[in-house]
Parts: sequence; C-alpha cells; structure tokens
Amino acid sequence: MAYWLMKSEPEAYGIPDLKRDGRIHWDGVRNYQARNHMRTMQIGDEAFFYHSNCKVPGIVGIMKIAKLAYPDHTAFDPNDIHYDPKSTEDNPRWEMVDVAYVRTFSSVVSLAQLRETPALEEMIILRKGNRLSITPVSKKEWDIILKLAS
DNA sequence: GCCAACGTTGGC
DNA sequence: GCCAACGTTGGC
Repeated sequence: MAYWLMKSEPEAYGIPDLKRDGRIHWDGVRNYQARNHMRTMQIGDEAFFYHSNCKVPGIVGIMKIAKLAYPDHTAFDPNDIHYDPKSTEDNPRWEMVDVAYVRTFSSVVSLAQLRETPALEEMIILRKGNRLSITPVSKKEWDIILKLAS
C-alpha cells in the first residue's frame, strides 16, 4: 500500500468537485514521469489532493485509488483540451486512474506550512523547481501531514 | 502578471 | 546526440 500526492488547479477541478462526484477518472496527465507513477498505483492506495496555482496552494484532503491505470481517452478527442494526436487507440501514450473521494481536511495544509516543517524537507514537491503533478509520498511524510491536518 | 524552472520538439 | 526555441507549470 503506497501513498501519493496529486495536484489539480481548483479552478479546473477542486476537492469540492470530487466530493460532489464521489469518483472520477484522473485524466489529462501529459507527463511521462507522472504517468509512470500512475502505472505503479494499486487499488486502495491513498493520495493527497493538492490545490495548485491558487491563492493558498496546499493539501486539502484525501482520496483513494479506485481503478488501475488504463488509457486516457481524452487524448483521442480532437475537441478535448488535452488532445494528443500522437496517442492513438491502438497505441495509447497516456493513461489515467480512477480516484474516489475520502475526506476534506478541516483546514488546508498549506505549502508554506509544509515548508516550515523540518521533517518534510525531503518531500519531492518541496524541492526546487519541481513541477511534477503526481509524486510518491513516504509513510512518514503521510503521517506527519495527517497530524498537521488535525 | 511575472518569471524561473522544467519538459518537449525538431533542425542540424 | 546536441541544443536552441518554445510551451507549460505554478509560486509569488
């Protein structure tokens, strides 16, 4: 059982949307490293939902992996914003997983708060210049962040 | 809105 | 295989 952190811009899709929908496919990932992380995800793995590119960037809640990686069909659709003509149904380049809502934190664990926590200094998203939208989180980091959220 | 950092593309 | 040019991410 592994832990993850997955970013989304709340203006595009935030945790209130996931709470409303219950379960969705995490489509639109167009980065090989992030895709490869999704390929190793197992059903039941838990992930932090991170709000990026917004007023208070940070971790806002928890979701669960509900379906193993499978082709991201939005890459096949010329009308979709994430269309990629190099990804075909015969040879899909991009994949997605399904995620299910677990809970929303009572308050955001902000990026600033994460940076202020010495035990988290190894976290991938805190490293300089990191833009990866899906990153693994260690059990130790997971537990520390849960404490910050309570 | 700015801009540093990064990933991808494509000419050579 | 190199690397300049370009597009994107995401904090501030």
